[in-house]
Amino acid sequence: MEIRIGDLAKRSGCEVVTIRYYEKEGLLPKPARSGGNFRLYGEAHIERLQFIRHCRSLDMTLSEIRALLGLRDNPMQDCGEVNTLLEAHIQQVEMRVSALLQLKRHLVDLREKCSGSRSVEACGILQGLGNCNYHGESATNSQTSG
Amino acid sequence: MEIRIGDLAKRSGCEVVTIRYYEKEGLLPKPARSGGNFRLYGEAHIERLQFIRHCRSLDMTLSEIRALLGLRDNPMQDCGEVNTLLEAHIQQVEMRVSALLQLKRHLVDLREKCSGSRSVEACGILQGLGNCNYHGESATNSQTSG
DNA sequence: AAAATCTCTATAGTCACTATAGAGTCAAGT
DNA sequence: ACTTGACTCTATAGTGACTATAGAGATTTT
Ligand SMILES: [Zn+2]
Ligand SMILES: [Zn+2]
Ligand SMILES: [Zn+2]
Ligand SMILES: [Zn+2]
Repeated sequence: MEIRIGDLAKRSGCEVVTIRYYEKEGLLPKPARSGGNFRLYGEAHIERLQFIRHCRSLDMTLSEIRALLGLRDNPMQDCGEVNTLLEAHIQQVEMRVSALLQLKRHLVDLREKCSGSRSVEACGILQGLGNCNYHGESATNSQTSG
Repeated sequence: MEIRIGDLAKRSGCEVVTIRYYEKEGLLPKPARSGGNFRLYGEAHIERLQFIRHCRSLDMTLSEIRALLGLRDNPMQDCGEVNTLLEAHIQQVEMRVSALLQLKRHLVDLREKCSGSRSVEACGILQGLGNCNYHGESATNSQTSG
């Protein structure tokens, strides 16, 4: 049972170019080729790609996924590392959520400052964006990548 | 009162290169130059950059900020657009938060599946990442950029 | 005068893709 | 046999908001 890249894309819900990208990044092994140089995939590829896409839907980076795949490829190891990685990822998600919630409180607070349709000059939102009392001193950023 | 780019960076809590980047992107106007071709900034630049950094700390994109600056530069307009933009941004943040919370439930659920130190092969986490019962059919992605 | 610090421009890299160009392959219809 | 269309191939550039680097020039400190 050999399928081409387009079918694999349909089965895994990801784009053809993305599959080629994963191959280039070493997440998917290089598949066999047809006479006309088309990639030919089998069951193992399908399953591996679904694993990758599932991890991606959980916001894992390709580097995290690479680590998980590496563990999966050596089934005799202790699974402690899997737990460690998952735990670290959960914490990252938690941190991002609390950062976003804090930021949202700030935004909602700003929204209150405009009491209706006035001139931009007098708008409390723009003023609030200019000089803010939320942060201790000046507006330094506390940005984390999403 | 004219300061150089390094001082502006300190005052605004952002990197020198970032200031030059904002200039290239048209968010900051081109400043005057010294005899030795150094950028010289005044009060208006400082305030504008603080505005930008504040917006960035609220996760606004440069394109959103550009729009706000455009409004700010025409103070006679009605401020309705400011409200619209802020509202849309709040909704984006809310969507991102709920997506992350759902994803976190999924991750926590996965964490339960490993009952301790075993072989990778038998680990419930890796198995759970392979075939999942969370999603209706197969693991399609529901990604939003963060 | 020399050394250290700051600034300049230009270019490439990050991440996980997305988009495009131009050529080759294959199955179906005429 | 020929054309059409759908699919695939490689290679390259673009996205967003920066970060990192190289090599040169300006200014300040010692
Ligand atoms: Zn207003
Ligand atoms: Zn603030
Ligand atoms: Zn386990
Ligand atoms: Zn799942």
